[in-house]
Amino acid sequence: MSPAPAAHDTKTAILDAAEAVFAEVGLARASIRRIVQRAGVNLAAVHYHFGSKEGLIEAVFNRRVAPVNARRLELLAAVEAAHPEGALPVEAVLEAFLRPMQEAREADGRADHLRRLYGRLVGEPSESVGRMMSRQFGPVLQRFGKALKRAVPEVPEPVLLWRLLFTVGAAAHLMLDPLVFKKLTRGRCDPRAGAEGLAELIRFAAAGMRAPAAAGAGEGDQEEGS
Amino acid sequence: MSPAPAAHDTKTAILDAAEAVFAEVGLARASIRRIVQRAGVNLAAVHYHFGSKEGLIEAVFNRRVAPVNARRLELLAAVEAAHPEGALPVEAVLEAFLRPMQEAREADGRADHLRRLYGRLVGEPSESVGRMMSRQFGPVLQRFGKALKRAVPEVPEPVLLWRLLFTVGAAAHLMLDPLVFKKLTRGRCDPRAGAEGLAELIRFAAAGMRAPAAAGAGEGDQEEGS
DNA sequence: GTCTATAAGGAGATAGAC
DNA sequence: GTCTATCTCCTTATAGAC
Repeated sequence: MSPAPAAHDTKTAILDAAEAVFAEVGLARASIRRIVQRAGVNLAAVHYHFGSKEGLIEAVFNRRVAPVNARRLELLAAVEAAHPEGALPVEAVLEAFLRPMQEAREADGRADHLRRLYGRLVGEPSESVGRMMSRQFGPVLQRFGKALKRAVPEVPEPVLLWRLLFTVGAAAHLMLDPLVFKKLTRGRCDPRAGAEGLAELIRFAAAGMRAPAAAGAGEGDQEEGS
Repeated sequence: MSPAPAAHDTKTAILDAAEAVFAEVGLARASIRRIVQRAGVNLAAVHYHFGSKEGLIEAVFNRRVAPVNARRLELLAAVEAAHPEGALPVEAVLEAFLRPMQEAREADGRADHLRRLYGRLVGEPSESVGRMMSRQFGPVLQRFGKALKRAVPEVPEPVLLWRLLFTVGAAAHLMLDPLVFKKLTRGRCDPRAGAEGLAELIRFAAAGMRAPAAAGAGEGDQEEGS
C-alpha cells in the first residue's frame, strides 16, 4: 500500500502512455516498445510493474473503465432517489449512463485519449478484454434495463435492452473518431468541442426509447397477460 | 478478365478464409499463416495473388463493402422514385441504408462472417482501412443526409447527420457481437436469427430522427433566415 | 500457378548487473 | 527499481525450383 514515489511515477507514466497509444492505434498494434518510448522509461519496466502486456492492458482498463461504470450506477441511484415512485425521466436515465465518459475526460485534463480508448475497447477482438467488458458492462446494462422499464413502462424490457445496446454502439462510435463527424458536418459538429455530441445523443436515444414497440415484441416471459 | 479456373478457386478460397478470420479476430491479429491454413492453400499464394497483406485486405474490402454501399444508393434511389415530391418516409430511407448489410449476408449463405466483418471494419484503427471507409462512406452519408432532410424537413441537416452517424454506430455494434445481445436479453433477442435486430434498429432510429432539434441547433450556414 | 526454404525484422519476455 | 543485452518466437515477404 506504500510504493516508493519513484515507482509510482514510473508506473503512472507507463499507464498514461499506454492509454494514449492504445487509443491511437488499438490494443493489438500498440507495442510495448512504443509505449515505453512515449513514457520515457525502460523496456523492462513494463514487465517489472505489470508482468505482461495483458497485465498492462488490465491495469489500464481497471484504472479508467471500472470507475466510469461505478459512476454510472451512482448517478442512476441519484435519479431513482429523486423519483422514489412513478416514472423516471428517460433523459435523466440516459444521462446517468452517458455522462460519466464525458466527465472522466473533463476531470482528467488530458487530450481525448480517454474517449478514444473507450471506443477502441468496445470493439476489441481480444478475449481477455471481452471478458473484462462483459463482467463490467453486464450488470450495469441489466440495471439500466430495469431503470428504463420504469421510465418507459409501455415498452417491454427486452426491447429496451435492444435499444440500450443501440445507444452503447452509437456512443462508442461517437467516441471513436471525431474527425469523421467533423468532416461530414462541415465542421459544425465536433465531438471534441465538449458536451454537444452527448446532448445530441441523449435527445436521439430518448426519442428512440419512447418509440412504440412492434406488435408482439417482448411477449412470452413478460408478465403482461397470458 | 479470364483467369484460369484453378487460380480463381485459390483466390476465392483465400478471400473467403480471410474474410472469416478478419471477422473473428480483427485485421491486426489475423495472420496470413492462419488464413492460408484455413483456405487450404500455400503461404506464398497470398503474395502471388494480392501482393501483400494490405492488398488482401483491400481485396476483401472491395469484394464486400463496396457493393453494399452501391446497393444502399440503389435502394435510396428507388425510395425517391416512389416519392417524386413531398416528404420521404423516414423508415424507408433508414431501411435503404441498413438493409443491404443484412441482404448481403442472406444472399451469401455463409455463416455470419459478413456481419462481423462490417463491425470490425468500422472501428479498425488501420489508416488504410480508414481511408477506404471514408472514401466509400463519405458520399453515401452525404447522400443519405440530403434524403433525411427530405424526410424530416423540420430538423436541420447537420443534426440529421449526427443522428445518421449514431445509427451507423448502433448498426456496427449490432453486427459486432451477437452474443452480448443474446445474453443480455436472456436469449430472446438474437441478431443471428435474422431481420429482427434490423427491424428494431429501424424503429429506434426512425423515432430518434423525428425528435425535435435543440433550440439553436443547425443555425448559421443553413438557409433558413439570416 | 504452386510449392519449399529462408530472409529480415519486430514482437513479448527474461537474466542478471547495478 | 532500473538498466542492458539477449532469447525465442512469430510475423510478412521473397527467391527460386518445379
